[in-house]
Amino acid sequence: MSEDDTTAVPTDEELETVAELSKRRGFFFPASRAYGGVAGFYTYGPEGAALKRNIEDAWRDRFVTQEGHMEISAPDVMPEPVFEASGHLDGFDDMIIECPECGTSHRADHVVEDATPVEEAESLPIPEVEALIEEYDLDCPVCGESLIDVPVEEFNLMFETNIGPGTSSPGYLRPETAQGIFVEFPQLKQYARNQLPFGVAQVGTAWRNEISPRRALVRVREFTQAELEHFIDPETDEPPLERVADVELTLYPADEQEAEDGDYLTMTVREAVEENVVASDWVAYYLGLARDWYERVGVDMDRFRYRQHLSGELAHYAADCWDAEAELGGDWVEITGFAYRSDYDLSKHGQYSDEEFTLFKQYDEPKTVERATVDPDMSVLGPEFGGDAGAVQDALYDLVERDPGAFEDDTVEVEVDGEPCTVDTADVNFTREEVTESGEHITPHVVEPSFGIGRIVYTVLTHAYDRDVVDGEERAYLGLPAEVAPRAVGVFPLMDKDGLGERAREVETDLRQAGLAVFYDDSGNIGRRYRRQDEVGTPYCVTVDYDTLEDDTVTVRERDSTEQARVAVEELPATLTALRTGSTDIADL
RNA sequence: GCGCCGGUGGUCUAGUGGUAGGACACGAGCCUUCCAAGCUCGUCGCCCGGGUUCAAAUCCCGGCCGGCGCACCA
Repeated sequence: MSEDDTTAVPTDEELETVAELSKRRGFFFPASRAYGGVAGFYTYGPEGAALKRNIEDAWRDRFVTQEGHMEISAPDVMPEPVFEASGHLDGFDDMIIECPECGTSHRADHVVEDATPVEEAESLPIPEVEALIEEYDLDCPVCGESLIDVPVEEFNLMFETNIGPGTSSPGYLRPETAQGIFVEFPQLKQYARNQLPFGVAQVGTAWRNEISPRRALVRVREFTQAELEHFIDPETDEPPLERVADVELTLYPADEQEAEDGDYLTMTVREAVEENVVASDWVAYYLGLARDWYERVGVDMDRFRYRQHLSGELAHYAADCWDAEAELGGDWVEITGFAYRSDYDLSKHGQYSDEEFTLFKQYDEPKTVERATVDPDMSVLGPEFGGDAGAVQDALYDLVERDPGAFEDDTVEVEVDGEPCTVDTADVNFTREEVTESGEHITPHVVEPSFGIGRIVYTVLTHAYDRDVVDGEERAYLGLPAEVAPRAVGVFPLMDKDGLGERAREVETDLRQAGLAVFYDDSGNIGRRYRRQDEVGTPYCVTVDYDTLEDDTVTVRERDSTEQARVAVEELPATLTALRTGSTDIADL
C-alpha cells in the first residue's frame, strides 16, 4: 500500500478511537470496574499484555542481551531507610496548602520561599512552615486571601505500607525501579568481578500515588519501567560511540526551547557530540541506540523527538537529562528519560548504609606514598583528659591526615568543643612511613536510560492506528511491527466445511508447534476475519482453501498491503519466520 | 486537590418524571470458493448511595469514574 491510500486520522479523534479500540479488543481498560473502578490503574487485556510483553522482550534484546548487561528483579517494597538515602522521602514529599477562598492548591514551601527571605523551605517541618506563614502574614498568591491558620497538608507521592505487624517498620512501594539496583550495588559489583563498566537492568513495576492520574496510560499510579543503570568510571570509560555515530537524531535542546524562534536540530550522534549539543557522550550513545529501538517497536519517527530538560526541571540527582518524547493527540509525552546521575545515588547509599558503594580501582603502576600516622597512648591521654580523651584521640587522627607537619614540635594542639588541648607529641607515637598503594576506591558514575513501558505501549498503539480503503471499503488497522504484534498469524478455513476446517486445524497445530502465536477463526466470511485480525495488528493470515486439499499450499496474506502469496504448508513456519524478521517480503514469494 | 462538563448493553449512541430504542459487536442457524454482504433467531444495559415524589434512569445532594482547565509531575 502506498502512502496515498492512507486516510489520515485526525489527532483529536485518534486518542478517542484508540481508547475505544483498546477497551473493545482487550488491549487495556480501567481496572476493577466491577467495583466502580479506581483512578490510575489499568488492566492490560489479552492483546495488550502480549503487546507489552513483546515490547519488553524487544527492550531486553537491545539493552541487555545485545549490550552484554545483566538483568535483575528486586522487590517492589523496600524499607524506609532506602528512601531516606535516595531522597525520595523528602524530595517526594510535597507540602500543600489550599486557599479557603479560591480553592487553589499551592506548594506551601514555594509560597514561603517566594514571599520571605527563607530558602529551602521544603526541608522544614510542617509546623515551622505554618509558623512562617503566620509570622510573615502570607496571602494566597492567586486571590490574596490570608493563609494564616490554614493547615499545611503533607502529600507524599510514595505508597506507604507496613512491613510485618504493627507500624514499627514502615516500607514503601518503590517510586522507580532504579533504587532496587542501587541498593544491591555491593552484591552486583562482586558479580561483575569489580570491573567497570557494567550495566544492570530491571524491568518491573513502580508506584506513585499521583494527585491526578490522567490520559489513559500516560499518568498512572502503577506502571512498568525498564531501566538500565550503566555504572562507569567517569575518568576512563568511553561509550562505543562509533556503533551509533551515524544515527540521525531530532534534538530540541534547552536553548532552542527558550529561544523565540527555537527549532529542532537534526544531526547525527557524531555531530551532536562534536558540537556539544549533547554534553555527555554516554547520554548521546543511548540516544542513538534508543532511536533505532523506538523505530523497531513501532514509534513513528515523524512524531518523535529528544528534548533536553531545562535547568529548572532537572531532578535532584541529574547533571544533564534528555527525554524521548512522542506526540500523542497533539501533545508531547515523555516516554523515556536519559539522565546522567553522576555518583549521586551510590554516594548517598554509601553514606546512609554500612556497606561499601565503591569499587577498588587498581593503578597501572603501584604508587609509593609517604603516610603519616599516629597511635595515641591512651594510658597517658585517658587520665589527662578524662571524658574528652576520646574526642582528643579522634581530633589527632583527623589532624594527622590534614597536616602531618603539626606533629614536628614537642607538643601538638587540637581543638575539642572549641577548647584547645595540648598534647605531648611523645605520647602520640607519630610516624611517617612509606606505603605502597596499588589503587583507590572510587564511586562509579551512573548513566540511566529509564523507559516507561506503558507509555511506549500507548504510543505504539496510537502511532500504529491507521485507516485505508480496501476494495472500496474503509478499513481500520494497527500497523504494528511483526515483532511486537500480539498475534503472529491468523489461520482460517475459507469455508468451515468439506474438510477445510479439519485441514486448517492441522495447519494451526503445526504453526503452534513452531512457536508462533496463532489465532484460529472460522466465524463469518473470510473478509470479516481478515478485518478482525487487521484491527489487532496481526501481520499475517493463512487461509486453507480447496486447493490446499489438492496440493498442500495455502494463501498467506499480509496485513498492510493485503497482498497474497501461495506457500506450501510444509514451508509455512520458515516462510512466516522470514516474513516476520523481514528477511523476505510478501511480494517476493 | 479545585473548577467546568459528562456517565444508558461488549462498544458507540437516542431518549423521556410513568423502568428504554438504534447501530456495530457477540452467539446459533441458513447462505457464502479470499477482504467487514444478506436473511432468521438470540444474549446483554440506565455508575453507586441518599433525598424529593404515588412514581426517579430522568430532578436535587453526595460519592466513584472519565474528559478538559488549574495545580502537581522525584
